[in-house]
Amino acid sequence: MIGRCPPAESRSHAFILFRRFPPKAPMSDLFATIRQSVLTAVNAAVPGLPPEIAARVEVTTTRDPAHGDMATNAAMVCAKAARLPPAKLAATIAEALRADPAIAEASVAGPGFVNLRLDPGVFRAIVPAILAAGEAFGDATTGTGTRVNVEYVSANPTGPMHIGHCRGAVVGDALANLLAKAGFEVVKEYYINDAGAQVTALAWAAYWRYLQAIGTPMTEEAFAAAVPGGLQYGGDYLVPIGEALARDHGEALAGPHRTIAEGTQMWLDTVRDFTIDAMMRAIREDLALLGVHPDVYSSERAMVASGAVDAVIGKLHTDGLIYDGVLEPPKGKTPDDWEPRPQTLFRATNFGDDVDRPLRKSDGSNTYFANDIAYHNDKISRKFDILIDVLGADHGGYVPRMKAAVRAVSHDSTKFEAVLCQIVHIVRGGQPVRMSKRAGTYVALRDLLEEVGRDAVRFTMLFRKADAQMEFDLDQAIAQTRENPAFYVQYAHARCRSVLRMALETLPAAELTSEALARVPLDNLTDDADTALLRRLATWPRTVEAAAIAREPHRIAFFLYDLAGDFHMLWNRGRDDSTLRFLQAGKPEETRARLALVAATAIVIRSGLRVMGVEPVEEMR
RNA sequence: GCGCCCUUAGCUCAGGUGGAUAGAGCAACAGCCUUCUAAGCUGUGGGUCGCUGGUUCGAGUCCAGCAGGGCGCGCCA
Repeated sequence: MIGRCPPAESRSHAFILFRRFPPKAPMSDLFATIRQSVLTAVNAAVPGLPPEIAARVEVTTTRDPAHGDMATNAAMVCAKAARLPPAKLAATIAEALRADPAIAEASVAGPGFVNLRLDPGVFRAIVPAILAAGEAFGDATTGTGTRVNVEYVSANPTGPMHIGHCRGAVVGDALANLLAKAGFEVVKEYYINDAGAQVTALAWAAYWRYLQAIGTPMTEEAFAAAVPGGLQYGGDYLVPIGEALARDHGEALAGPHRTIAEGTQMWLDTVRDFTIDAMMRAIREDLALLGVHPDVYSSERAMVASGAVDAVIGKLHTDGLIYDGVLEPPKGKTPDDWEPRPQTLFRATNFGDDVDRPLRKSDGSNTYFANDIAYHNDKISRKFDILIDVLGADHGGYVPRMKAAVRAVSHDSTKFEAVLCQIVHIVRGGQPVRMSKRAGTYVALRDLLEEVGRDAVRFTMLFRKADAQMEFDLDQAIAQTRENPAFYVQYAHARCRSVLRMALETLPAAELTSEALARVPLDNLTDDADTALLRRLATWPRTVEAAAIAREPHRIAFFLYDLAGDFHMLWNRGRDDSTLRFLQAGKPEETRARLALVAATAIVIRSGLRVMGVEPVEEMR
């Protein structure tokens, strides 16, 4: 039904519909393992414990290492069902857990926590597990068997990409990667809004440049006065398109008298097609520079032409969800030109929206919403379980009606979710960098990438919650210091790789493969900094899972920042205490143990950066 | 007027869906560079989590109200 443009550049993966990571390695989440032990103990202490209560049992890290390695709320959660005071139940659970060889110590604390200290070997075992699984370590099965479509960017093809598009592009891309790592079958999709009045205005603007190119210039004012809607896209980027039109068509598009009204229909389609193609090429290039490569491009115009919109409206009509009616004006804010008007309406209120929503404009054409229903219906027909739209926060009011539409069209079989991205304010040295669409001084994505670099752009965009406003400090994004999280994390990876390279000078390569390092005894990893790093590595699988469930890729960025901090800390400890250095002259056994930890750290950093679409660099220059 | 999002250290922001004494970076203060990479490191100070109530063993987190900021509110996308 929908037109899918072939990718501009031939990339093999553009045709891979589903991204999958290798199958999950067994027993990757230490917390899940320990939680099982806790549940076993709880079920023994409280026979017949309802499953919904057991589901609330958590095993978490402790905030304070003095409390042990992990803590569980089991006794407090189950106390009521057990008809026991939390402390007493906790004591019973703790007693049972002491029998577990993985648990070195179990004690009752506070209002009924059970604090657990694990056998040190349990944490160390995370290292060979990582080395064996490689970057697949942390893959989850949360999404196994669930098909997700992530639609993002979806900019109007009316100009090059600018900073306003960037956050959604990066967040959507990373979210899709994250969901894939959590086991979902994911399609990345770009919806080309090439059907509305915007692209007609674009065609007019390109035509203006065309007239200039063939030597019939009109002033901006004269042209704006002569065309419907005025000149909406005055940016220079259309100059080459006007020139290209002139090359291809000579003066044929201008008509004998070269007036605007003359022969409009003749050239409008030609110019529009040509311009949209050129814009989409530019957008794809910009996206590629940002590291974004959608699997599927869907064209709104092709979809409309296919009759899909009328079809879906017909379907809704059959279901009794369409009627002609008159909407009330919004209370407290009646537009000046308000007049009651019968419209074709969709019963969105049947599905939780505030008001029913119009599907046709007064001129009989479809609203954007009508087209979007058809588009989402197309996605539904492609058998997704979940549709996720990554949208700008200014589309927040649009979400309930889209949710209603997806419920209606899919008969509740498909879930619709929206991830909203707030505005990004660009600042330099604390001063805002002003942007104005009218003046054409939007910060172009390409300029931003040139100045800051792809990795720093992506990392910075992901180093905040998507729905929080963000200040993007250009100086900070370029800085080669800890202030710049992209640098800080990449530097940690580069340090890992650097140590491993250097190790090759004293140890045979065969002893430094993942397989060889996975067999090394790790008993000498006893420093607090070692332990902190091991503990952090152990939380990677649950971080992935929780971030995927919450649809929050920024958690990956924060995890990596913390992990890098742990690694740098350990590195720096080697300055004061030479026995903590990774390369120990004359002590190959200890060196290999430390290198195993380093190699595991590098793998997890790489795996996290991969989700974010940031390059794990081998060295810093 | 209504709806959604937001309000956490001087600044920029986390806070894993209700857990223990609320964290990080920057800035400030005090120390530290002959070193596997000082592109820094260690330590200290810094808080009525906007305000007021409520729910319960327990609230930054959930609920209600209020104040302040952002976004949206029929034929824009």
